[in-house]
Amino acid sequence: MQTDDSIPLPEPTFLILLSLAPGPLHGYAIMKDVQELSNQRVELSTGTLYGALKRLLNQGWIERIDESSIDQGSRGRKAYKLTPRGRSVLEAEISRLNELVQLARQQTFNGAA
Amino acid sequence: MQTDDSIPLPEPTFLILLSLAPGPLHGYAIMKDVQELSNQRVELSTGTLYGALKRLLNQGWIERIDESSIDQGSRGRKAYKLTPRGRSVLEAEISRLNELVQLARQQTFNGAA
DNA sequence: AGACGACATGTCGTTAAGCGACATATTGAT
DNA sequence: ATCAATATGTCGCTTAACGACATGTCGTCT
Repeated sequence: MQTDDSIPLPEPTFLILLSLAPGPLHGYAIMKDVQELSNQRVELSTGTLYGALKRLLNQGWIERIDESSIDQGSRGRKAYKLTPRGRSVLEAEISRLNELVQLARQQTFNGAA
Repeated sequence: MQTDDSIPLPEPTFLILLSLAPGPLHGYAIMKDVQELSNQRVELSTGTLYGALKRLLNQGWIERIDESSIDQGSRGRKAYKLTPRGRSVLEAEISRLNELVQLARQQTFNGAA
């Protein structure tokens, strides 16, 4: 598999996957969730969101699920969930992030921060 | 200042700045250092390296220094050092990375990892 | 009824930047 | 002399973020 050469993930992509980690969400909910998770720092534009979603589907990192299973009175909503593949990419990315943080500490001798 | 809207930094850019944190280096040395720091994971292509260096100079995040001050017998070598501005951008990026790691822990309940 | 803001999904063109390929020159060792 | 490592640089391709635009629904307020 090429789970590794697609790493590093750009931040918006990473946050989308991360927001799907606990469970399925639909597009707009991902947008709001990312905003909340990032403490208002990241506001996904719809271009970024739906572009990323399309890409992630093609890569097989997420898949569409029956929208009624997550919400009854839904209209055009489309819910997405992480595939096992997507989850392992997310985990690999989290590892990379951890290593980077450690490295930054070494390199700047911020033993404290 | 717009130190914030240029964040997140792409990984190669981040690693270049990080490699300059302890002290000045010239281009090729940065390349080797990044390779070593990343445990061989990241191999900067020259296109990435010199492109980024040019950009970082324009942004005023790094500056050229007298090559003889870091190395005597130098030929065409050009050494670069972080500006205060560059250092604060680097620190801001490290903060972001730290927050992301914390967030990832929350979101995936990896209390341990 | 009409208006408006939140909800919801999507496309398109522009831009930033990484990346591989190519080009060139020097230095040190075999 | 040849060859690998050192050293710097350009060019074109591609990926993906991003803002602008487009479309429609639902609930609430007046």
